[in-house]
Amino acid sequence: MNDTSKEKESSKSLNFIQAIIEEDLRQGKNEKRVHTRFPPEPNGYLHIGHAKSICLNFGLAQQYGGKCNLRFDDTNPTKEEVEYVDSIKEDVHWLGFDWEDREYYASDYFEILYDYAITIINKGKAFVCDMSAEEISANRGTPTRPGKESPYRDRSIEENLDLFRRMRAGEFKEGSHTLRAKIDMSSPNMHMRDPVMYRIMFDHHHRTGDKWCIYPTYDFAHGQSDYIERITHSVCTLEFEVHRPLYDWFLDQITEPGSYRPHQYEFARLNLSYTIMSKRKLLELVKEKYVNGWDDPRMPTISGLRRRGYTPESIRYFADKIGVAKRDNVIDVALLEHSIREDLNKRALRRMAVIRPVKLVIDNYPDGLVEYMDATNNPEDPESGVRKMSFSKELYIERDDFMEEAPPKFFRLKPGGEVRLKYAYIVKCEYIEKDKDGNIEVIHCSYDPETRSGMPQSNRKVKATIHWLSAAHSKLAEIRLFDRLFTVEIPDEAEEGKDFKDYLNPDSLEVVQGFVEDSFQDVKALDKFQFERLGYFCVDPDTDANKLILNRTVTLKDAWAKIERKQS
RNA sequence: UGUCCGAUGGUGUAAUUGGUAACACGUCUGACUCUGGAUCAGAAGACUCAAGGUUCGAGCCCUUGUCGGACAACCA
Repeated sequence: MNDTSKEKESSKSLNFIQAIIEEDLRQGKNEKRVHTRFPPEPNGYLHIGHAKSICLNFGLAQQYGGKCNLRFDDTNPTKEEVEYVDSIKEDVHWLGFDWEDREYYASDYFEILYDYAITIINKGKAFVCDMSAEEISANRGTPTRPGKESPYRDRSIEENLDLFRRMRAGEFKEGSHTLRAKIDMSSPNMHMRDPVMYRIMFDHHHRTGDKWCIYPTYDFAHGQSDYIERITHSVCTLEFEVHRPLYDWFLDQITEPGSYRPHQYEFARLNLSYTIMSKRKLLELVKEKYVNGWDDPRMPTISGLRRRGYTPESIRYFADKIGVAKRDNVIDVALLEHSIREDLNKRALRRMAVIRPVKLVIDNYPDGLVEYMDATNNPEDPESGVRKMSFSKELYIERDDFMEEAPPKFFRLKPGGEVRLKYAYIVKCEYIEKDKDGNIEVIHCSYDPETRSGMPQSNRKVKATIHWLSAAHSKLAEIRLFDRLFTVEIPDEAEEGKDFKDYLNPDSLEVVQGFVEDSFQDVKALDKFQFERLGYFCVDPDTDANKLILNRTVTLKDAWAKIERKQS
């Protein structure tokens, strides 16, 4: 980083959370510690929205010399699985963040949480309720109408203690009892209407096994976990805003006034145009096979983006660009695409590939001759050097690079026209050969031997330069062309009688057989390249010795495509 | 008819004790180019939700309203 960009970095305006932290630091709060946490529930794969939160939480810790914990919020055994724990750890690491030895689980705190509950019962501020879920719900009231107090609300402390102990001991049926906080059934905030703290569930927990049959709810676990871990700034998304009074209420019960306590701050979750972010809906796409798993390159999951060819750097750059605020937002996918182009342009090696091949024969080129052309590996990186590309009489070029009846703005190959074959010769289209259905089979050209790249005569101006492959020296590859998963900007806003699945893009995946340079010998999964004039591609992990599979991450910006779009 | 939160170009985010709207993406020109890429130069685009008020001065403060979002799992 040079001086000016460093300056830019330090003078960059603060987001509202940074402003709060700096103010806290100024006032010497929390012994000037900054300690955050990323608290996923292991019930699904992480997506780009989580990446925003990860970059925020770990980024804040980094920026202020603090720490960030990874904490699994695993208080509901019915939904949580180790598979998800593993994928989450992999994804956070891949994004470039390290929680060191601070890998925590809310379930590690079950015993402490139980003791906190006892404390609150002893204060007369919690009670065991015998109502069913339906009854509790029916008595909760509505946002505008107060709820009714439970008939069990005034049990004695001794009785509550005894009942709660027996709940833990497994004496009661699932759903028959809960432990509830005694707050205020007429509170305008629904979450303060005697919320449930513990429920009975005879499920096997992915970590504690069958040790427990009562589990704390999110509200009774989260703030206390923050407290146990000595978190200073507990950053979460906006939907938890209404939970904050409850978060503070529970902490009031277990902390001394004026002593350390964590604080919750909420920011707006990320929404991306042409995609969905709800875990539930993503799970639906996976389960109902609309996509090929959580890591399908069309998914906004971290694993999907990784397989698509996104880099951690590009995602961190993206997270930085979108900012952090409290208003609802929909980020243009174009910004995500810009982020990966920005990164890969500097780093990706250039290669030639032909996705929709058509044969081009240079009639006046000697039969059997093979020349080796110098091709630059990356014009943005002088260190990257050159490679040799085999050139011969029979080539493949892109079908789109030829038009029989070309509009004036089409600069590429047309009958009687000339075009530069990159790193090779200028060729002229003499005539075309079609099959009986009128499809072009072969484009016959002549070449000018004086125009080979680097020769004195080679700087003759032609309107366009196209990419090519020597037919005899190319390698077959399966190429997967991805497009946005949905056809509308906000699939969640479905019209009457439709749901988000009605807006799935039928053309989100196109598989074609194309060719790549024969230099593709020992590539490995997720290696990234720019195919000249086409876009950025990466090697799909399904690639094996007999089959090379390439995923298109994103196209290059395409001025011609834009002109075409306007004309149609 | 409740409580809480929010409202700044097409999109997102800024504007540090009130001083006259900035940056990024996108869009559009042009230059350059053996990638219609990249790069470079430039342009258009916001009377800051509305109406009042305080003030010499308001995107920032106050009042009222409008619109949008969240909240009625023993989910997180």
